Amino acid sequence: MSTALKLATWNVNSLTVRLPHVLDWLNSQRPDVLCLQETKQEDSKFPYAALAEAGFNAVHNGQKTYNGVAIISPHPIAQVQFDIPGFVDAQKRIVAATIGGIRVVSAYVVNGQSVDSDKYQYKLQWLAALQDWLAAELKQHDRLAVLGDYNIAPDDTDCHDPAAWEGQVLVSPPEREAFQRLLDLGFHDSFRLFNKEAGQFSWWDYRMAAFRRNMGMRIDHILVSEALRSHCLDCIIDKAPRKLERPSDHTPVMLTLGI
DNA sequence: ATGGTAGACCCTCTA
Repeated sequence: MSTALKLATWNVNSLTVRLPHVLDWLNSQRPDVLCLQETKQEDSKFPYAALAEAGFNAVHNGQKTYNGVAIISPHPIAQVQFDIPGFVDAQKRIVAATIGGIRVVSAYVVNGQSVDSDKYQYKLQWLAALQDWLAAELKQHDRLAVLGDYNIAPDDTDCHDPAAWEGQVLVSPPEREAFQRLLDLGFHDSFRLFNKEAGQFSWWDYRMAAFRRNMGMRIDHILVSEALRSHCLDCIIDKAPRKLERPSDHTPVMLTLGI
Protein backbone atom coordinates (compact mmCIF):
# COMPACT_ATOMS: atom_id res chain seq x y z
CA MET A 1 0.00 0.00 0.00
CA SER A 2 1.59 3.26 -1.06
CA THR A 3 0.42 6.83 -1.43
CA ALA A 4 1.61 9.36 -3.96
CA LEU A 5 2.66 12.69 -2.48
CA LYS A 6 3.16 15.71 -4.72
CA LEU A 7 5.57 18.41 -3.49
CA ALA A 8 6.00 21.58 -5.53
CA THR A 9 7.79 24.92 -5.51
CA TRP A 10 6.94 28.15 -7.32
CA ASN A 11 8.43 31.64 -7.18
CA VAL A 12 5.27 33.67 -7.90
CA ASN A 13 6.81 37.19 -8.05
CA SER A 14 4.00 38.82 -6.01
CA LEU A 15 1.20 36.65 -4.66
CA THR A 16 -1.08 39.70 -4.84
CA VAL A 17 -0.83 39.61 -8.62
CA ARG A 18 -0.49 35.84 -9.03
CA LEU A 19 -3.20 34.56 -6.66
CA PRO A 20 -5.58 33.61 -9.51
CA HIS A 21 -2.81 31.56 -11.16
CA VAL A 22 -1.94 29.91 -7.86
CA LEU A 23 -5.56 28.99 -7.08
CA ASP A 24 -6.08 27.59 -10.58
CA TRP A 25 -2.89 25.57 -10.29
CA LEU A 26 -3.78 24.24 -6.83
CA ASN A 27 -7.21 23.19 -8.07
CA SER A 28 -5.88 21.45 -11.17
CA GLN A 29 -2.80 19.79 -9.64
CA ARG A 30 -4.02 19.19 -6.06
CA PRO A 31 -0.44 19.08 -4.64
CA ASP A 32 0.18 17.85 -1.10
CA VAL A 33 2.68 20.66 -0.58
CA LEU A 34 3.22 23.90 -2.51
CA CYS A 35 6.11 26.12 -1.44
CA LEU A 36 5.94 29.73 -2.63
CA GLN A 37 8.65 32.36 -2.87
CA GLU A 38 8.51 36.12 -3.44
CA THR A 39 5.00 36.58 -2.09
CA LYS A 40 6.02 40.25 -1.58
CA GLN A 41 3.31 40.88 0.99
CA GLU A 42 2.93 41.26 4.72
CA ASP A 43 1.27 38.44 6.59
CA SER A 44 -1.86 40.57 7.09
CA LYS A 45 -2.34 40.58 3.28
CA PHE A 46 -1.77 36.84 2.80
CA PRO A 47 -4.86 35.16 1.27
CA TYR A 48 -5.53 32.60 4.02
CA ALA A 49 -9.31 32.74 3.41
CA ALA A 50 -9.14 32.16 -0.35
CA LEU A 51 -6.79 29.23 0.21
CA ALA A 52 -9.00 27.78 2.96
CA GLU A 53 -11.97 28.00 0.62
CA ALA A 54 -10.00 25.91 -1.87
CA GLY A 55 -9.22 23.39 0.90
CA PHE A 56 -5.67 24.41 1.79
CA ASN A 57 -3.90 25.34 5.00
CA ALA A 58 -0.95 27.72 4.85
CA VAL A 59 1.91 29.24 6.79
CA HIS A 60 3.57 32.45 5.61
CA ASN A 61 6.73 34.34 6.50
CA GLY A 62 6.15 37.62 4.72
CA GLN A 63 7.33 41.18 4.40
CA LYS A 64 6.30 44.20 2.39
CA THR A 65 7.55 44.63 -1.20
CA TYR A 66 10.36 42.06 -1.14
CA ASN A 67 10.90 38.35 -0.45
CA GLY A 68 8.28 36.38 1.52
CA VAL A 69 7.84 32.58 1.57
CA ALA A 70 4.92 30.25 2.25
CA ILE A 71 3.97 26.59 2.55
CA ILE A 72 0.49 25.53 1.40
CA SER A 73 -1.01 22.10 2.03
CA PRO A 74 -4.38 20.36 2.32
CA HIS A 75 -2.88 18.42 5.28
CA PRO A 76 -2.12 19.62 8.82
CA ILE A 77 0.99 21.82 9.00
CA ALA A 78 3.04 21.24 12.18
CA GLN A 79 6.34 22.31 13.82
CA VAL A 80 6.52 25.60 11.96
CA GLN A 81 9.90 27.36 11.86
CA PHE A 82 10.46 30.90 10.56
CA ASP A 83 13.90 32.05 9.35
CA ILE A 84 17.28 30.36 9.85
CA PRO A 85 17.81 29.94 13.61
CA GLY A 86 20.72 32.02 14.91
CA PHE A 87 21.24 33.88 11.62
CA VAL A 88 20.31 37.55 11.93
CA ASP A 89 18.44 38.41 8.74
CA ALA A 90 15.94 41.22 8.12
CA GLN A 91 14.78 39.48 4.94
CA LYS A 92 12.03 36.85 5.06
CA ARG A 93 13.41 33.92 3.09
CA ILE A 94 12.67 30.74 5.05
CA VAL A 95 9.67 28.90 6.41
CA ALA A 96 9.78 25.22 7.40
CA ALA A 97 7.16 22.78 8.65
CA THR A 98 6.38 19.10 9.06
CA ILE A 99 3.62 17.69 6.84
CA GLY A 100 2.70 14.01 6.62
CA GLY A 101 5.92 12.95 8.30
CA ILE A 102 8.10 14.93 5.90
CA ARG A 103 10.10 17.99 6.96
CA VAL A 104 9.57 20.64 4.29
CA VAL A 105 11.56 23.86 3.80
CA SER A 106 10.43 26.69 1.51
CA ALA A 107 13.56 28.69 0.68
CA TYR A 108 14.13 31.90 -1.25
CA VAL A 109 17.89 32.13 -1.69
CA VAL A 110 19.40 35.59 -2.13
CA ASN A 111 19.72 36.61 -5.79
CA GLY A 112 23.06 38.39 -5.38
CA GLN A 113 22.56 40.87 -8.25
CA SER A 114 26.15 40.70 -9.57
CA VAL A 115 29.34 39.05 -8.38
CA ASP A 116 30.96 42.39 -7.45
CA SER A 117 28.05 43.59 -5.28
CA ASP A 118 27.52 43.52 -1.52
CA LYS A 119 24.41 41.45 -2.20
CA TYR A 120 26.60 38.70 -3.64
CA GLN A 121 28.60 38.53 -0.40
CA TYR A 122 25.31 38.40 1.51
CA LYS A 123 24.24 35.54 -0.79
CA LEU A 124 27.34 33.49 0.02
CA GLN A 125 26.97 34.16 3.76
CA TRP A 126 23.30 33.28 3.60
CA LEU A 127 24.07 30.00 1.80
CA ALA A 128 26.68 29.12 4.45
CA ALA A 129 24.09 29.70 7.19
CA LEU A 130 21.56 27.61 5.25
CA GLN A 131 24.09 24.78 4.97
CA ASP A 132 24.80 24.79 8.72
CA TRP A 133 21.11 24.82 9.57
CA LEU A 134 20.22 22.06 7.09
CA ALA A 135 23.00 19.88 8.52
CA ALA A 136 21.28 20.20 11.91
CA GLU A 137 17.82 19.63 10.40
CA LEU A 138 19.02 16.43 8.75
CA LYS A 139 20.03 15.07 12.14
CA GLN A 140 16.50 15.59 13.42
CA HIS A 141 14.51 14.79 10.27
CA ASP A 142 15.32 11.75 8.18
CA ARG A 143 12.78 12.73 5.55
CA LEU A 144 13.74 16.27 4.57
CA ALA A 145 12.85 18.15 1.37
CA VAL A 146 14.19 21.64 0.64
CA LEU A 147 12.16 23.35 -2.07
CA GLY A 148 12.68 26.79 -3.48
CA ASP A 149 14.30 29.38 -5.67
CA TYR A 150 18.01 28.75 -5.13
CA ASN A 151 19.09 31.44 -7.61
CA ILE A 152 21.82 29.01 -8.70
CA ALA A 153 22.02 27.09 -11.98
CA PRO A 154 24.04 24.09 -10.74
CA ASP A 155 25.53 23.03 -14.07
CA ASP A 156 26.17 24.46 -17.54
CA THR A 157 23.28 22.29 -18.79
CA ASP A 158 21.04 24.42 -16.54
CA CYS A 159 21.92 27.64 -18.41
CA HIS A 160 20.81 28.56 -21.95
CA ASP A 161 24.16 30.15 -22.84
CA PRO A 162 26.96 29.07 -20.50
CA ALA A 163 29.63 30.94 -22.49
CA ALA A 164 27.79 34.26 -22.25
CA TRP A 165 27.03 33.72 -18.55
CA GLU A 166 30.44 32.43 -17.49
CA GLY A 167 31.43 33.78 -14.09
CA GLN A 168 28.21 35.77 -13.65
CA VAL A 169 25.73 35.65 -10.81
CA LEU A 170 23.53 32.49 -10.82
CA VAL A 171 26.34 30.40 -12.35
CA SER A 172 29.58 31.62 -10.70
CA PRO A 173 31.89 28.95 -9.22
CA PRO A 174 31.45 30.09 -5.58
CA GLU A 175 27.66 29.78 -5.91
CA ARG A 176 27.91 26.38 -7.56
CA GLU A 177 30.34 25.25 -4.87
CA ALA A 178 27.84 26.36 -2.21
CA PHE A 179 25.14 24.34 -3.96
CA GLN A 180 27.45 21.33 -4.11
CA ARG A 181 28.10 21.64 -0.38
CA LEU A 182 24.35 21.31 0.17
CA LEU A 183 24.35 18.13 -1.92
CA ASP A 184 27.36 16.92 0.06
CA LEU A 185 25.24 17.04 3.22
CA GLY A 186 23.36 14.11 1.69
CA PHE A 187 20.79 15.79 -0.55
CA HIS A 188 19.85 14.91 -4.11
CA ASP A 189 18.70 17.28 -6.87
CA SER A 190 15.45 15.41 -7.52
CA PHE A 191 14.89 16.77 -11.04
CA ARG A 192 18.21 15.30 -12.16
CA LEU A 193 17.26 11.86 -10.86
CA PHE A 194 14.90 11.69 -13.83
CA ASN A 195 16.05 14.10 -16.51
CA LYS A 196 19.64 14.71 -17.64
CA GLU A 197 18.83 16.85 -20.68
CA ALA A 198 20.16 20.35 -21.15
CA GLY A 199 17.73 23.22 -21.72
CA GLN A 200 15.25 22.31 -18.96
CA PHE A 201 14.56 25.65 -17.29
CA SER A 202 12.36 26.98 -14.46
CA TRP A 203 12.96 30.72 -14.95
CA TRP A 204 13.02 32.97 -18.00
CA ASP A 205 13.68 36.71 -17.88
CA TYR A 206 10.69 38.86 -18.80
CA ARG A 207 12.88 40.73 -21.26
CA MET A 208 13.98 39.89 -24.81
CA ALA A 209 11.18 37.36 -25.35
CA ALA A 210 13.31 34.98 -23.32
CA PHE A 211 10.56 32.43 -22.70
CA ARG A 212 9.61 32.12 -26.35
CA ARG A 213 13.30 31.61 -27.20
CA ASN A 214 13.88 29.27 -24.21
CA MET A 215 16.62 31.58 -22.90
CA GLY A 216 16.28 30.45 -19.31
CA MET A 217 17.91 28.93 -16.28
CA ARG A 218 17.10 26.00 -14.01
CA ILE A 219 17.36 27.75 -10.65
CA ASP A 220 14.31 26.37 -8.81
CA HIS A 221 15.11 23.06 -7.15
CA ILE A 222 13.70 20.34 -4.92
CA LEU A 223 16.47 18.78 -2.85
CA VAL A 224 15.61 15.54 -1.06
CA SER A 225 17.42 13.74 1.74
CA GLU A 226 18.86 10.26 1.25
CA ALA A 227 15.87 8.71 3.05
CA LEU A 228 13.52 10.22 0.43
CA ARG A 229 15.60 9.41 -2.62
CA SER A 230 14.27 5.90 -3.16
CA HIS A 231 10.71 7.27 -2.80
CA CYS A 232 11.08 9.70 -5.71
CA LEU A 233 8.84 8.66 -8.61
CA ASP A 234 9.02 11.71 -10.88
CA CYS A 235 10.04 15.36 -10.97
CA ILE A 236 8.78 17.73 -13.64
CA ILE A 237 8.87 21.39 -14.60
CA ASP A 238 5.32 22.55 -15.41
CA LYS A 239 5.74 25.23 -18.05
CA ALA A 240 1.99 25.83 -18.45
CA PRO A 241 1.68 28.70 -15.92
CA ARG A 242 4.54 30.58 -17.65
CA LYS A 243 2.40 30.69 -20.81
CA LEU A 244 -0.54 32.46 -19.13
CA GLU A 245 -1.33 36.17 -19.31
CA ARG A 246 0.73 38.15 -16.77
CA PRO A 247 2.81 35.19 -15.61
CA SER A 248 5.47 34.95 -12.97
CA ASP A 249 8.93 34.81 -14.50
CA HIS A 250 9.29 31.38 -12.79
CA THR A 251 7.20 28.26 -13.31
CA PRO A 252 6.41 25.41 -10.88
CA VAL A 253 8.66 22.40 -10.28
CA MET A 254 6.89 19.35 -8.86
CA LEU A 255 8.17 16.13 -7.28
CA THR A 256 6.04 13.01 -6.88
CA LEU A 257 6.94 10.70 -4.00
CA GLY A 258 5.67 7.18 -3.38
CA ILE A 259 5.44 6.78 0.38
C1' DA B 1 23.13 50.81 -29.78
C1' DT B 2 25.23 48.22 -22.91
C1' DG B 3 19.16 48.04 -24.62
C1' DG B 4 14.69 45.04 -23.06
C1' DT B 5 10.09 43.80 -18.58
C1' DA B 6 7.68 43.31 -14.39
C1' DG B 7 6.34 44.42 -9.50
C1' DA B 8 6.03 47.54 -5.77
C1' DC B 9 5.11 52.21 -5.27
C1' DC B 10 6.48 57.44 -5.25
C1' DC B 11 11.07 57.19 -8.07
C1' DT B 12 14.06 54.09 -7.65
C1' DC B 13 15.10 49.52 -6.20
C1' DT B 14 15.08 44.56 -7.07
C1' DA B 15 15.06 40.80 -9.99
